[in-house]
Amino acid sequence: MAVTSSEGTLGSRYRSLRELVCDNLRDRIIEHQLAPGERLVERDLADALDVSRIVVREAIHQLSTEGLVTILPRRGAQVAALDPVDAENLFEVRIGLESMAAAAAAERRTDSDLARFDDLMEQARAATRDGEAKRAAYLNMEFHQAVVDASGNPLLGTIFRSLSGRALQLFRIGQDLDAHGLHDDHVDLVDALRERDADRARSLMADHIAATRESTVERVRALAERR
Amino acid sequence: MAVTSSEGTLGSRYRSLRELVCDNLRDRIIEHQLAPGERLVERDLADALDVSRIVVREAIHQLSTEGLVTILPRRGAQVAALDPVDAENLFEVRIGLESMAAAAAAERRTDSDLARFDDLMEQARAATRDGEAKRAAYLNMEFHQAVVDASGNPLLGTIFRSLSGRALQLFRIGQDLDAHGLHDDHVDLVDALRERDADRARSLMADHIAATRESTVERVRALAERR
DNA sequence: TGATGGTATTTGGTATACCGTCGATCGTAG
DNA sequence: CTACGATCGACGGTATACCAAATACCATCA
Repeated sequence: MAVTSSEGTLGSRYRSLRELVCDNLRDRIIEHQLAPGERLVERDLADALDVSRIVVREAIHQLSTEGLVTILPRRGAQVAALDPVDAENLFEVRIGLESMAAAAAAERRTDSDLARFDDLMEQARAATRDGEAKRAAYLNMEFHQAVVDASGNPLLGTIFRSLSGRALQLFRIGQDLDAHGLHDDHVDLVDALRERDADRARSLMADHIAATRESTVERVRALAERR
Repeated sequence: MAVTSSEGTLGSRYRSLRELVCDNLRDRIIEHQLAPGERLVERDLADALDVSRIVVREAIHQLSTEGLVTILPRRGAQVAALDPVDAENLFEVRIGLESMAAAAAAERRTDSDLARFDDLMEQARAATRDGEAKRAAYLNMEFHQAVVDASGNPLLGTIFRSLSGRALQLFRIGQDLDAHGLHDDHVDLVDALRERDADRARSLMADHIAATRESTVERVRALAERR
């Protein structure tokens, strides 16, 4: 079982089987290949992925802490439902968390952070231009992750990471949200970060997330009612 | 193996072995019976607790997501170190998260929330008076949890819960911090919540946590240097 | 003294089996 | 035809045993 990622960083970039399975399931949930509400049967997944039940179990538990999977005691796991209220709550938390992170990042960001922001923005713009909606969504989320990481508080990064799966699942519902407005927001935000303007970074981040909230929650609501 | 808790809530309040082991380890880590840096050997714990290795494994992974345990790939797990910087980061996140929650709670709290706040405050005061430092610490944390829960955003509650173990571990280092000042802060906060004053609740919460931060981080630093 | 090689320990992962619970189905009684 | 109850199968929760790989420790040798 080859686990050799092309990542050339020192030492072998080891990922445990659990993480690999976790990534696999997460990706399929985000892409709605595993539909909300769908049951995740340990034995079936273990057979399909050719790993042991234990590994699948651990992956499912991990995903449940990310909110992508709901576990009903003694009855198994299912893909988390797409509930408009949950979506609202997620955005509320993101606004609080990320605007705090943006303010901190404005004060603590390094020049290489700035370079990373620019790089991710440019890649996202290219992906949007080329109609690669999935790649664009992931890159935009990576941009947010980069800003949070630049806050200098690793705990913030960890928490955000555990939320980003759910956020991506929401973004990947319909087609692309207004990717251009998104890009412009990011440009402004990076400008504030570059000038170390903490207050502006904070409010830009809050407004930016609030803006995407509206359309996203609306689409979740539409999907929920169509059912 | 009797798992019948006396909890009379509808349906049996089922706790899996994994959760029981998790609780056991968490408690011992918080109380420093398992010292920071101490190795957690799966087989030993499994034997000691009379459960299988699998269960211990899952519990350890769970605790690592709470930050109470550090996992080194292929080398096992150890109780998380007490690092002053980590402590700072934890408090920074708590300030952001809980002041946001306090503001929301001011707007959404119910009367029964208020009753619960009063109850927990009173119990904590009694515990402090009786010199039950451990009980007081847990009750104070439960008070914070109650405020976060009253925000009406379950996601905030989940995130806070995953942080509270680490926070308790920090609080249980030396002796009691200034429990009376703590109590007074809580009284003021509840007053703001009662009057639905979101801004006051937010800033009171932020100040309150910032106040406990100083002394706590200081003690962690002292402990780290003594080593 | 320092490098080297071997050995013991421990994790990561697998296979397998058992039990208890839950949900669904089906049959029977009213 | 509905309602209730017994049965059964599916699946999660747990235990045990085992293997492979990697680390840490220790002893030996140059």
